[in-house]
Parts: sequence; structure tokens; C-alpha cells
Amino acid sequence: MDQVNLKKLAKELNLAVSTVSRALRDSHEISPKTKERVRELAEKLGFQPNPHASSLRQNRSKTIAVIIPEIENNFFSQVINGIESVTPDKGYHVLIYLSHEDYNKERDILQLLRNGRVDGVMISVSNTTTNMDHIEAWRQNGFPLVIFDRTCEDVDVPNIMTNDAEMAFKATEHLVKRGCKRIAFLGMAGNLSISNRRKAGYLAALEKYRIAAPPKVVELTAKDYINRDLLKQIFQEQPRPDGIFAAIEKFAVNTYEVCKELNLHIPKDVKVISFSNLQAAALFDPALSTIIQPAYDIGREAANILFKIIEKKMLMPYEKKMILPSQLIERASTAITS
Amino acid sequence: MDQVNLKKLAKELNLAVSTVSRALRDSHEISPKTKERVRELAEKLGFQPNPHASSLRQNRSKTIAVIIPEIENNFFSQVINGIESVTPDKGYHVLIYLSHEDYNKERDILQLLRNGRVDGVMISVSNTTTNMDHIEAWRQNGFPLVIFDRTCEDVDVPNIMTNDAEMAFKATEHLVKRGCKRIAFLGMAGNLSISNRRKAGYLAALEKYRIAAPPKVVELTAKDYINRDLLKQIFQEQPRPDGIFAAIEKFAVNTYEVCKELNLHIPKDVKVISFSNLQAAALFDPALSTIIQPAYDIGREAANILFKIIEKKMLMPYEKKMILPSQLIERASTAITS
DNA sequence: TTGAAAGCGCTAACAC
DNA sequence: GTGTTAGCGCTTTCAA
Repeated sequence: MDQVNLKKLAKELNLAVSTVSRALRDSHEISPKTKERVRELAEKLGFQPNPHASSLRQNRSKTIAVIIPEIENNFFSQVINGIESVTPDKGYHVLIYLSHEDYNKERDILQLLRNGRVDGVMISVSNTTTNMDHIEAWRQNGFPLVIFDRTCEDVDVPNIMTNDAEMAFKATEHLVKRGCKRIAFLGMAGNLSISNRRKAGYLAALEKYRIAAPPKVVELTAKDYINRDLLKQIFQEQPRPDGIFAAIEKFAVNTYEVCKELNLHIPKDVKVISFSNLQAAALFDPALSTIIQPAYDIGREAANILFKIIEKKMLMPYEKKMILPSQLIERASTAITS
Repeated sequence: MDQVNLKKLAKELNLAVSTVSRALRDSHEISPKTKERVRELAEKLGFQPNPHASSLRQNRSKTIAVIIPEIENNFFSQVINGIESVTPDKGYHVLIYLSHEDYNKERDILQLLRNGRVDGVMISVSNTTTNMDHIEAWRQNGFPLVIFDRTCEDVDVPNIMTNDAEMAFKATEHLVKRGCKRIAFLGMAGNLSISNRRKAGYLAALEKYRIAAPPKVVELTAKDYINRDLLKQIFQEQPRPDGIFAAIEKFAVNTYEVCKELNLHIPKDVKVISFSNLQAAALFDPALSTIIQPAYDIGREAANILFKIIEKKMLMPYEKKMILPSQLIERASTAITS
């Protein structure tokens, strides 16, 4: 199968290649008649311009990359959906890369893309990323880049995230008001700014409400998600927590599993609230109280901002650090029991 | 920031561009010494070859496209994960496109890609796709293409799917053996082969077990997922179903919601089983019996087969129609109640 | 073992 | 309003 190209169209129409090119791009210097003829034949032959040739020539790929730690996660799926809500209209294509929570992979992917394959990158960093040099290198090269959700404050790149600290405060406060005296925080190990923000909100709430029990910050890794021994241990200590604030959906799921195993009743023995974008949280036994992040909006806004950067438009101050609020939904897992 | 290119390397090393190119591609006709020198400088300057130039020249993009109906769906996320498990090692990049269950979008995306942007396509068709002309056109052009999950039998393209009919039979049989007398099938409207296979399995089981009540096939659309009136109606008819086999996860979730609303108890009043890849199904109230599809494996195998086609290797007969078995997990939603 | 040169398909600067 | 031409950065003959 031979591709139709400009040359073929030009020959068929007895025109110069450049004329055909201009006609198809609706240049004002081409006569309506010619445009019509060109478009007709292009349509008939199903002509599609070769993207590599134009990318090479124009030094612009019409492609962006999205780098995320994992994809089997409602939050990131929804983000991609949000991104995809703007890309087709812009004539852009979306490449997906997974870092699998591995700093080295993340750095290599970013390195791999430093050659014009994409016009810009959207990234949510892995939880093993402590060093922002790879991001900084991109920024210094003037490559368009935005960070979302798992951001890093100490680098001068647009951030799109949610009000983590505030919602963590509210979640903890919610547990306090439901009578919890010993509230544990389940976060992700690593130096993620997102974990730190959520932890800070948790600690602030404990302090405000003058909770007697010392804060209990538990930082779990991907391994602890599979092997739940560490989590189990927490519930076997005395006194055991009567409230769990999970900063990560997975750990809420784990908490449910462990509680079932240990015959601890939610919400009677322990109340649970979690950051989660799981649609089905309402169907859990018991229904899980959640803080829902505006994942779709985060994706959409992050993409819009990236396009502004690509198009060299000035960013509004609020676009350099955009905070989209989450929503707390109370359900049975934090209900008061008599 | 100026990109480093072959020309710059060549100049710096006092070599011809072609020599540098060959050295970097480890050609046997370049002396070890030269290779070493070239590699050293390339490393030092962080040289990355311009992908558009090589794609243009070699007529090969090192990129594949994945076209799926939606991404906020565990099954498809897992498929992408499976695909990504093979692409980086092959040096390939992955473009994601969403058809949003819209045939026209699907056709346009496929049309858009007929220009060398990608070396191959993996597709799971939308539920509004009844016409396979767009797929057929690709095949006839000799473009590498594989279809997964939502396949179409009537087109000569490699298919990767699960044993839908068999598992639908087993799911229905499972309900029968748990005492259900009036089993309804909830499927997706449209002419999807996958729905048809699952429906066929359902009907076969009813026939085998000589169920007196007539089959009840309910075909729902995306609208019915949002507005659950149609589903509610089914439970308000007399006699109402005492067993639900949902061919789509979403409709199982809807069933739970509607049952809660109507005060119908699962599994006492109605038992429910569903195709679903939701990790959290075990935490539902009650835990949902599921048929889990090997989504990750489907993605990985489909990608492997696509690469064989791209590399013009012969396919084994079983690779032209690969069926990866699903797994039925019994949980409380189909338990016998006394 | 290395170099020179053509050319992939497109766009854009410069004629006319 | 249309044509001619150069060149994007790379790979690949062909020549030396």
C-alpha cells in the first residue's frame, strides 16, 4: 500500500507541491478554486500528511507525554480522561508512560523525551523520587512541563493539585468529632510532598483538638500493600487505634481486609476515612467515607496550562499553582455507633 | 537550548555524519576506537536522536496506538498495564485514544492514524460499532492491527479475548445451582460480539437446566447507567428476578444501588454475579461474586502479537484467535440463604 | 574503515 | 496566486 503524499497530489493536479501544501492548510494566498480542487482530491485519495515530516520540519510534534506512577488507579485514570477531554480539539496526541513508582525509570523516561518527540510533559512523580534534578533539567532547557497531584514545591514549575492539607485536616477533624481518641495516619513512605501535606493536616487537627494520644504516623510502601503484616500489627498493639485516616485508597482497602480478618468492626471498633476516587466506595461494607479528589478537573486544567506554555502564552499567577478543592463524603464507616 | 544532533557530534569529532550515525547504531563496519570516541561524546552531551527524522527516513515510528472505549474502567487500565509491560523493552511508545463508545470517533481516530504516525494499532471497539469497514480498511492496507476483548469475528484480524460464552454459562449455572429460578441477564446494548457471546452462554445454561421462566435479556445503554429507572423497573415487575447475571461491571454496581433503594436483600431476595475486574468487589456489601478477566495478560499478549505482525513474523494459528480464560470467584452475593 | 551525497515528506523563504 | 528551492536530522546507498 503506497501512502498518498503531497507530491502525488501535486502531480495529479498539475500544481506545485508547495501550492498543494498551502491549499490544504487554508492559506489566504491560494485561490478558492484551487483550494477546492486540492481538497477534493485529497479527500478522495484519503490523504493524511505525514506527521514525521511536518514534525521534523516545524520542530513541533503535536504530541504530549503523560508520566504517571501507575495506571491501575482510579485517580490517574480519571486524570487521563480529563487530559483527553482537551487534547483532540487541540489536534494533539497523548503518549502514556508509567514510572511504576521508580525514580530511575522516571528519570530515564524524561531523558528519553528530550529530543523533540513531545512538545510538553505532564508528570506526577513517583514516591521514590526525592531528587528533582531531572525535572529541573527539563525546566532549565525551556521544555514545557507541568506537575500535577504529586507535586514538588521546591521547583519552579506549574503545579496543579488539590487542597491536601486542608482536606486531611477536615478528615481528621471528622474522626475527632465522631468520637475517635486514637487516630492513626496511613501514608505512603517516601518523601512525597503530597504525603507531607496530608500528614501536616492530620497533625494540625490533632493539635487543634488537643488529642491526648500521641500522633501515630504509619508510612507504608508498595510491599506493605501486598503483605499486610505491618498493618495488622498496628491493630494488635494496645491500645489500638479507634480511627484510621488513610491518605491512600489502597491502604483503606487494606484496612478493611485486616479488620475483617481480626474481627474488628467498622465503625464500632474503628472508624475509617480515606482519600479515594473509587466510585464503588458507597457499596463497601460498610460504605467508606471518602475525600474525593477532582481528578478529571486536575487532568483538564493541567492540560490547559501545558498548552498555554507550549503556545508561549503568559500564565496567570493562579495558574502557576492551581489548587482544586476535594470533597469529603461522610458514609457509614465513620458513623457514630451507640 | 539547542538540540545536539549528529552534525554537531560529527564536527566536534572530525568525522562524517554518517560515521557517527553508524557508530551509535553499533555498525560492524566502524572501528572500536571510533565507536568509543563517538559514544563518549554522545553520552557527555546527552545526545538523543531526533525521532521524527529517523521515523521519516525509516518509515517506522516505534510507536503503537491503543484505542479503547473508555479509561475509567479497571479492565482497560489493567490492559494498558499489560501492554506497557512489553513496550519499553521493544523501544516502543504508546499513544492512547478514547472512542467514548462512539463509532464515529473510533472511525476518525483510525483514519487519523493512517499516515505513519504509528506502526500498529490495538483496538477494543465501541459498543456503537456495528460496521467493521474501518477495521477492514486498515487490514486491507496491510497495517498491523489486533483487536482485543471487544472483538469482531467477521473480520480477518488477530483477536485476543477471554472465554466469554463459557464463563457466562458458568455464571448462570452458578446462579441456578444456588437456587435461582428467574435469572435476568444485564448486557450492553449494541451489537457487540462480546455481549452476544455472553448472552449465548446465559441462554445455553438456561436451556441446559430447563429453567421454566422465560429468559430475561435486558440490554442497557450508557444512559441507563446514569438513570437507573429501567433497571428499577425490572425489580418492580412481578414476578421479579431472583438472580442477576451482569455482563458488565457497571450494571452490577447499579443493581446494588437499586436493590438498596428498593430494600431488596442480596443474596436473600436476589443473587448477583458479574463480570468485573474491580479489586474491591470483595469488600462490597455483600461481597460480589465475580468473573475476573485476565486483563493484564490480554494486554501483554495482544501487544506481543502486534509486535510479531509489525516485525513481519508468522503468527502461530493460536495467535490469530487467542482465548485467555477468566476466573469465577464465588462470594456472598450468590450465597445460599436459609 | 570512513566519507559524500541523496532523499524520506513536508514547510517556508523567496522568486515571479 | 503559484512555482522553485532549500533544508529539517536522520539513514543508506555508493564511492573511496
